[in-house]
Amino acid sequence: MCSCACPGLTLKVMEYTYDDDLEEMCPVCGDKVSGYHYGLLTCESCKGFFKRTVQNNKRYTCAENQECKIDKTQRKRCPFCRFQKCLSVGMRLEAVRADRMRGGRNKFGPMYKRDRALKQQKKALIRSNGFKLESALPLPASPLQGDYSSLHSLPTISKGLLPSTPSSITPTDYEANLYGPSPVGMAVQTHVPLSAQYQYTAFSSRAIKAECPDYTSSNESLAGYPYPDPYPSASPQPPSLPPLVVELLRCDPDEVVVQNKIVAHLQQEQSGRARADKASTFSVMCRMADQTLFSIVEWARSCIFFKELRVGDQMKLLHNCWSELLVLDHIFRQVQHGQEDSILLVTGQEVALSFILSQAEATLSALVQRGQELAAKLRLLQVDRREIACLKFLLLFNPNVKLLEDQAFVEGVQEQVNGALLEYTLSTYPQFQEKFSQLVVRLPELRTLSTQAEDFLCYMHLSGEVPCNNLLIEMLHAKRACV
DNA sequence: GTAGCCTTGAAT
DNA sequence: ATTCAAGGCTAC
Repeated sequence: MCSCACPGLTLKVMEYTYDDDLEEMCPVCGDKVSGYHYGLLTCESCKGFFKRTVQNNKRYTCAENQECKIDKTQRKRCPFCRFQKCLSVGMRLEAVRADRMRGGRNKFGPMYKRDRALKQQKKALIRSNGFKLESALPLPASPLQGDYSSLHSLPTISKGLLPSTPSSITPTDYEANLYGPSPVGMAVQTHVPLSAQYQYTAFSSRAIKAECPDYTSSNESLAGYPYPDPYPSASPQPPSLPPLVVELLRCDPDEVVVQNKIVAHLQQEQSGRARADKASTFSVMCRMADQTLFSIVEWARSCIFFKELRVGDQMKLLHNCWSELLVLDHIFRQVQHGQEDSILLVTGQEVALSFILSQAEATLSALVQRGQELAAKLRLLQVDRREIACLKFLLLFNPNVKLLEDQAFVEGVQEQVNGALLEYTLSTYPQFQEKFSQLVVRLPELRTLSTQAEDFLCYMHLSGEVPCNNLLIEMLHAKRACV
């Protein structure tokens, strides 16, 4: 039985989820918000940009790696990435009117109203709850807004992590209840922010679709409404992302937020330690992996599809794939890092590969090297974050996991995500037809690697080298007990 | 092409 | 009558 002991997991992970705080900032570029536009609060310029792009059926390409940072000063530089970001933060194509009718209201009206109400509640909550925050918070860029990719800006390579790290980790969970029942406890079900986008209800073949606008009364609306493919030339924009891909991407937490959180946690652990008592490098790595695992579990729990599952199934799926997700996380970080001769840690620290290989014992060195090889392959494939988002779901929703209550659902998700990934790769990289299969064949390699890593961890654990109270170990036991 | 300001008009 | 998110206009 697998209903085994995972008390740490069940409790700790439920504590809170990230959330945006009161934003005055455009989620796309950080400029000042001018109102609700196309589904959410954005600035005037991104509103205009989104409108022009959709109305004129614009096609952009990215000169870089489709990961350009979009902020107020640089937003003009790469329209491709800007538009991607518009979509990924939730701007709605359907809100751009095909008939160009002016004025009036659309069906998003009530949604905006609800959102406003929620924001009010949130403010009230903070006012009543938050004295300790107000004084203590240097207010870092808020989690959701904080930009995408200033990954390399954090800690430098110093022994103890910096003292000056902006504490973007609020010790509270005041934001937790904003959009629904409190996440404390098992039954978290609703988290329906503005982005309650799509209705993935049934999994019958084509469950995923953009919702149809219901401009029922207006007669002009017959013109060309249902958006996806407005004008004669059907093919949408920067190869329009499959909605599911957009949705999966939206589940990804901001890297910087995760990084800050982990850094802060490790710092705290460190400071709680007697100063003579120096932790071994290996145990620091374990703690780091442990914290990463926490954020992965947290990610999963807030993910579309996953949160629909019963907790029992959630556990089974996570027990099955935690190490794979951890390894993938590590590997994709190396892909983005782009340096073959060093490793980028989740904390933002960079460690020379030669140093690791000289310090670590043979097994670990081999693992690290295999990780580097896999990273190199993925780099060669130019895997992007959307594809990684899909791969994570493919790992998580593994239909081979036994004794699931809702096997069919898991299979359905697997199938849908596979389809979305295929569609995405074909439309975004039409010159590279085999990209999908090239990506998917990496999964077994990844699994092998993660199994080896688990074995190694198990071995280290038995030798007493792994810190206790470790989620890694909990997962390890759970998995071995189940399978 | 961008972005600030203007006009429009259904919903309230 | 008022609101406010859509589209339009236009100097840059």
